[in-house]
Order: sequence, then structure tokens, then C-alpha cells
Amino acid sequence: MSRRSGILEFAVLGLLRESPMHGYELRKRLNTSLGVFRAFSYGSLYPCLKTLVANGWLIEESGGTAEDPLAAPLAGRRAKIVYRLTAEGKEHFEELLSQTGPDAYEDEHFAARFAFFGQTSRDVRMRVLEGRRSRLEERLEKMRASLARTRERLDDYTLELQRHGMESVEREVRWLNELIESERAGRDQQRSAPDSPTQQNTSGKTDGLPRNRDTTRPDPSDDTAT
Amino acid sequence: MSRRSGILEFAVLGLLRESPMHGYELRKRLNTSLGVFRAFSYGSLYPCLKTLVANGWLIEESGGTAEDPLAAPLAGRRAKIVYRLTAEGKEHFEELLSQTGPDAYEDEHFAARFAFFGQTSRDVRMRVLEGRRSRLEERLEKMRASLARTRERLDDYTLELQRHGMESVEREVRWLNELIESERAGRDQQRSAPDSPTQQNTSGKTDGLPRNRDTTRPDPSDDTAT
DNA sequence: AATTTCATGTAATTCGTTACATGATTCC
DNA sequence: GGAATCATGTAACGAATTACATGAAATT
Repeated sequence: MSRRSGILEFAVLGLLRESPMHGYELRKRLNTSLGVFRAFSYGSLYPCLKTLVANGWLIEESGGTAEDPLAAPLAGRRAKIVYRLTAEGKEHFEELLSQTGPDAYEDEHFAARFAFFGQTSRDVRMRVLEGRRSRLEERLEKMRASLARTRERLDDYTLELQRHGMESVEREVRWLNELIESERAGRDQQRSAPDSPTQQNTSGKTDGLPRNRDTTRPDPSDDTAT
Repeated sequence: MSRRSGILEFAVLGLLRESPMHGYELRKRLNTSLGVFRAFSYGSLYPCLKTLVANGWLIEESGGTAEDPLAAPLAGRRAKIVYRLTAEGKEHFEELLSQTGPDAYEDEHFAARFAFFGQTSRDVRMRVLEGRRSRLEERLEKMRASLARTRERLDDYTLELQRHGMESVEREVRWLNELIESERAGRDQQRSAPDSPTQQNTSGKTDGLPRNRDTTRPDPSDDTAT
């Protein structure tokens, strides 16, 4: 029941959907996968994990690491707590994924949604992208109106701040335009699929995004402490 | 004593430094002058005003509007509460302005600082701009490192999100470079002034910013309700 | 053996929001 | 005289942080 909701809960469920993990590892993934925008602390994470368990969406398991989750809890060895998504948890996450209410278009919420687009159906992706875009366009309208009204009362620095802010928003709109076009271009295979609003591709293959590709070998070192 | 600090307090003091205002008007100015980034609600503003009064930084005055602050409280007419900065308030604000601790380089804090650059001395402006820049450069370093480490584990959408995030940060760095150069270019008149770290220019004239200039007549209508 | 990093947590606090409640003033 | 908007507040809650506390495991 307890509504403890928010971005953190969403992101935790999304990451655990990919593979079970313990808290410490989760936090690191949170701060790289989505972490360009947000950094969570343990003080947020652990209590959140507790409520998710209480809701039946996660179960705690003791045992090996994420790389070797089958390793039995060795005798005498204090095992870390590995969290695994339950069936109900999966269901709940997919319900969250399918929600396209106005909240989903806010800055940080949107970033979190985007980060899990790989597990989101195309129609929902489209709705989120377009919702975000019109949200930003509204914002631009207000900024323009306010600028026209107050321009001469403001000093140069305030004006420059506003100009730069508007430019940033305009750039994001252009980015969204590209993404939306990309999504449209890729709507050939897997055509429509009219019901089943929460189908996803665990297949690893996503659709025609522009750009990317490169290879570097993995490296188990990590950062972003306390 | 009560530390109620933060961006809101800073911005309120800064706006009231320009002219006395009542709460409702303050909120509107907050959401246009700085509001590209942040929107404050009455639920935050009024309690904040109370503590500022309790600290002796503001006094409440009843009377006319901001346009006509001298109008006596007409008999029988419920006057709005106009807040005016006290001498101690001015002092406190200037102390805040002169602080260039690491907090001042965070996203929203920086925006607030920038919005009041018109009342900030050049050396402090420089420190804030350069601090912000190196803060962003650190961030870029981390992003690049993390990308190099995790690139191949991430799906296309996550990658695209990171790429876009980095691009935004890089753009802001370029913006800061321009601003810093502008400031440097304008360091002819008012040379050095080595001590008196909190001098400011109420003179209205700021230094060589790029861009701007235009005229539109003022218009007392406004928006951003509830 | 000492230091660093891994790992888990709690208590108090911060900084704000939403929803509610109330009433005066201005526009039409 | 009814609606919009101006104007001021409060109580309850939200979503996270910071600072603290603790201890095991790996590295040097």
C-alpha cells in the first residue's frame, strides 16, 4: 500500500528487472545509467528497497554476487542482500511503464522514462516523447510572453540568463523532433500490435536510433562514493 | 537565528533590494526573473518572509502598492503587506553575494547567483563563473569515464540519453567561456579595486555582455497562478 | 597491520509542495 | 452581482539529503 513512489522506485524496479542486484551495486548503476541527471544516496535507497519488499515487489535473497547469483551462501560468510523482482513487481513496473500521465513529461521523470525506453513499447515511447515536446513548447510560450512583457525592466545579466535558458529548451525540442522522426521511420516491422499495451523487447535490439556504436572493453572499477 | 536558508531566501532578498514589494508580487517576479528554472509557491514564500522578518532582515509595512509605496493606509482599507529590506538585510544579502563556496556552482544556485550579477562585483562574478565552469568540467570528466567503462552494456536509448546530457553540459561550458571572456574584456574602467570585496553597482550599468537590447513598453498583466 | 573500498543501515533535517481556507478587489 | 484575479496564509505531507554508526572484505 505505502505509496513511497517517485523516480527512485521506478528506476530501482527497472534496473532489477534486468538482473538481481544488491543495494550498493544498485546505487552505482542508478548513478551511471540515469545518473547524468540525478545522484541518489544510500539514505534514500535502502529505505526505498524496504518498502518495495514490503509491497511484495521485491524479495531479499542472500547469496553470491550479481555475476554469480547461484553461489550458495557460504558457511560463515556474511552474504550481501540481493534483491530480485517478483512477478508482482514485474507487473507493477510494466504498469508504471505504460502510464503516460502529465508527470511523465517533467524533467527528471522524463529522463527516467527515457532510460527504460528499451523496455517500453513503441506507442508508449511515442506518447512520452510527444508529451515531453509539447510540455517544452508550452514552457517556451510562457518564456516568450514573459520576456516580451518584462524585457526592458531587466538588466543585461537577467536577460542573458533567460536567453540562454530558452535556447536550451529549444535545443531539446529539436532533439525530440529527431527522436520522434526516428521512431516514426522505424515503425515497419512489428506493425501496430493494437492491444497488449505493455509488450516490450527484452530482445536487446531496439529500433532505429540515430548515431552511436563503438567498443571499449568492460572494466570493473567504479566511483561515485558517499 | 533560524537558518531557513536556500535559494528562495537569497532571491527574495535580492528582489527586495531593488524595491519593496508585497508577497504576491514577489512571487510573480521570482517566477519570471529566475523562474525559467524554478517556480516557487505561496506555501514556500510566505513562511520564508516570516523568518526573514524574524531575523530582522525585512520589515513589514502596510500601505499602497509598489508603484505608490508612500500612499498612506487609507482609513478602512485593508492594506497589503509590503516588505522592505532593512539595513541589516542589505548587509546580509551582500554577505551572501560575496560567498563563493562550492554550493554557488550547483545548477539552481548558480542560476540564482547569475540573476543578481547586476548587483555583484566583478571579481566575485569571475569567481562564480569560473567555479561553475570547473564544476561542469569535472562532471564531464566523470561522464566520459563512466561512458568508456559501460558503453557496451548499455542499450541505444540509455546511450543516447547520456550523449545528449553530455552535449548539454558541453554547451554550457562554451557559454561560460564566452561570458568569462566578456568579463575579461570589460576589465578596463574600475580596475582591480583590490579590497572592498562587496562593492556593487547600483548604477544600473553593467559591463560588456554580448547581445541584447530592444524595447517594449511595460505591461502590468501577469500569470503563473496557484 | 592499516587503509581503502564494499556494504548496510538509521535519525534528524532540508527544502519544498499540495490542498485547503479565507477574504478583498476589479472586471464585465 | 458573479467571475476572475489579487492577496495572505496554514497543516500535512513528500522525496529526498546529511551526518552518523557499524562492520566485513580486499588491497597494499
